[in-house]
Amino acid sequence: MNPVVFYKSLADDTRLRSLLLIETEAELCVCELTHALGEIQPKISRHLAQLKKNGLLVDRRQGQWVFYRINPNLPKWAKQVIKETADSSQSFLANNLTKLQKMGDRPERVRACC
Amino acid sequence: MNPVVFYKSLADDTRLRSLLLIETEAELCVCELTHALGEIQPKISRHLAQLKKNGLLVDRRQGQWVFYRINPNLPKWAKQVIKETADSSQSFLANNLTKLQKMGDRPERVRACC
DNA sequence: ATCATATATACGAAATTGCATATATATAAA
DNA sequence: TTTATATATATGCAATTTCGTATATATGAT
Repeated sequence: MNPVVFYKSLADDTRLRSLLLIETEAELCVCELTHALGEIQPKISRHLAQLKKNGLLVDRRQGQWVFYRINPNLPKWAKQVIKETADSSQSFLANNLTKLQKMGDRPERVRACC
Repeated sequence: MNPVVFYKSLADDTRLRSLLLIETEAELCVCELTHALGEIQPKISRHLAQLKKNGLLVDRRQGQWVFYRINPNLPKWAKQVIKETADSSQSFLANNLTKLQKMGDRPERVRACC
């Protein structure tokens, strides 16, 4: 993981909030992030695609939904940077987390296997 | 420290290398960074000014030289992110550190006080 | 005072990034 | 098969960022 590519990925409000919310919630789908951030869907999808292309996220499809989570194969330093930032950014994320909790009809998670 | 401002500061090759070299070496002046990165002086100065304006660096003048170091008042998470990245980026910085070591006539540090 | 070295900044041009809109694709339900 | 929901992507434009050059400022030496 090239550190410039990594930090360019975090250098945008929409991308950073999405990444930190995913870190906090383990897994989120596009519609949940759209709701939590109050942004239109193509904007969220575009930024998630960039985070995936740059190796920070992986996705899985479950029916109509696509769930994103942190790439488990990220180097340790990158994982720690994300975790450290998320742990210290609860005020930065407060509004987004509130909107997420108030969201109705969130899709149910089904385990990937077994 | 707004995390978006913080990560925008790291999202450029020149700025990230400068910051990580300063973290590694404790303190560096503009001419040392210019040498280590092989970039022209106005480019280095411009990026250091941005890192200072955004709160990541502080500077002190010593005669003709200006030395930059990590802002000691950064929040803990930001300091840890910088340290974690520097500790894991020695291959990313290898060429720059080599050039720095080969540089002749580096200015002597004088302690700030006492 | 003059000159040399180190650093900072202003400026317009070039490159990159982000955006909204429109549209395409994929899945599920009827 | 038609319709609805969720997501992805293409496109042209707007905004932001970065750059090289020129120049200004600050310090020290002569």
